[in-house]
Amino acid sequence: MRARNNALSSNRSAGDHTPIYFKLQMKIRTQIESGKLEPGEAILPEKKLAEIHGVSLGTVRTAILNLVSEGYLYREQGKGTFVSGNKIRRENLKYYRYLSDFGGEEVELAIHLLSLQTIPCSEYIRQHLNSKPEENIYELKRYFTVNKKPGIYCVSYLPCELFKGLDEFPSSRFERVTLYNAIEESYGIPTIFNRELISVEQLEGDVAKILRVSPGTPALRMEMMSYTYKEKPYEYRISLCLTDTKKIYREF
Amino acid sequence: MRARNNALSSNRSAGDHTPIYFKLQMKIRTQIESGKLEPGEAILPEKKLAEIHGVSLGTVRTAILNLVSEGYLYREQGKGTFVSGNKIRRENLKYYRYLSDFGGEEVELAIHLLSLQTIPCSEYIRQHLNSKPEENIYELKRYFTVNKKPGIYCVSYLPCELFKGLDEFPSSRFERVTLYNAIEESYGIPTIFNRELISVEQLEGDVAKILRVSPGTPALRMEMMSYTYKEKPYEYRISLCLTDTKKIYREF
DNA sequence: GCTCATTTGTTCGTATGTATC
DNA sequence: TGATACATACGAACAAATGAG
Repeated sequence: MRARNNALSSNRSAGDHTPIYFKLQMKIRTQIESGKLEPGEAILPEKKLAEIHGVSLGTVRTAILNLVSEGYLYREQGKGTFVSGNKIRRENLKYYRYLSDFGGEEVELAIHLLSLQTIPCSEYIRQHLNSKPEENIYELKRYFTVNKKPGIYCVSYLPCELFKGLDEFPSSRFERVTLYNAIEESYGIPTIFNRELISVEQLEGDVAKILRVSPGTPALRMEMMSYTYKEKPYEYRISLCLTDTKKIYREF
Repeated sequence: MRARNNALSSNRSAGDHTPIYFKLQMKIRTQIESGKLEPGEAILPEKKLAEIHGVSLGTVRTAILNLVSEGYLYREQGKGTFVSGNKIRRENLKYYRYLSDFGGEEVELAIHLLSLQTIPCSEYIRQHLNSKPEENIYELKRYFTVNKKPGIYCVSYLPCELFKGLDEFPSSRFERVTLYNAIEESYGIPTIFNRELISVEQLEGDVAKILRVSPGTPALRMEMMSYTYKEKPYEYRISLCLTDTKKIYREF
């Protein structure tokens, strides 16, 4: 005999018309978001979930398949169903690239660390990151070389509470992998969506020096907010890009 | 007795391990792409499809649900399953907007037609639109005012064969609706995906005059390719945007 | 290399609920 | 009110991939 009238299938008669598969879906999603289920970890097999919750295999399947299409899970036949990290999600998400034209050649991008420090952040940045006044912020400055020549200057703001110990990483780490990979590997924070503002800015002072152009050179300015579960912002980034030879490419 | 061993379920024994739902999915997709099924039109109900193809309801359901998540179809309970036009697809797709900051106020955008003519197009544009030398191209020039002030200059290239009679539209039409809406309403061409290149350009000549800035003013240059079914390009567009007060906003 | 248990993938069938016209 | 169509849920069977022994 299987268990009936449990948390998922109860209340159906009492006017609760939420589908069972949806309740299960949300239950698993919450476990992932709370960190109870970690990226890479296998969830219970369909059969077990069906037994435990006292529902049919098909219902479990619907819940899981929905979470797969939302990017929370991925499945491998014969192996199991696993919690997605960024790597999986990112297959759907379109990266930026740096090209000279549609279908142009790929360039060699290299990352260079300029500085990483904890700062008492401004009200403006605090508002963007939705953080409290007493919370500190990491300020990460980097620049990217494009075919050995400086092309992008980039400042990221990250809440300290989300990225504890980020400043203890060896600096080489920031130059070997993208920030997204570092964030995924070390903190398991997946990117759900981004918002961006694009404009044109004339470079001045240090930025112009680092990118080796004369002051007043116009550049592409991209402000980007990255959000994880529950619309929580985890990064505010400002990138300044030279686009005289290469352009920013994206698909969507 | 239902029909068995038909086009979909045959060949299973002969080493064809393509799932039945996938064959049906492709069959419907082809009908949409070929125009046999038009946007807005209802497809046959699940039950009929199951009968006709001699498969179970669940199999039909899988095929349809996949096409829904791919954007080809949308469903309405109690009404039916319909072929998507742009409007439906676009609910998922993120539009560009023009804002002063994240969460800033919406602006008033107005479209103004500058010219629409058939041109013997250059090799460069022909390559982008994947068109043959003998095919003509429409060149559509417009500019957008942002809160009454000129902000965006925009040139679109569209293959004449895809948009027959575009030049016979009243010019007011191009000023009332977006190009996407006009294209959808009149030609039923859905946008599957876009590619873009972003860079910075200094405005000169006519463009500077139309946007009422002095020559040499830096502006955002966005080149965009729009593709419909089977990766067929249907528009190549170059937009030049002033971003001194407002910025280009997008979610993804 | 083979067998076997496990797990997901596909397909079938059926029943009932809910929305639309 | 009834007919139609999609939505949810159940159960069952077999196929295909994986990994352990």
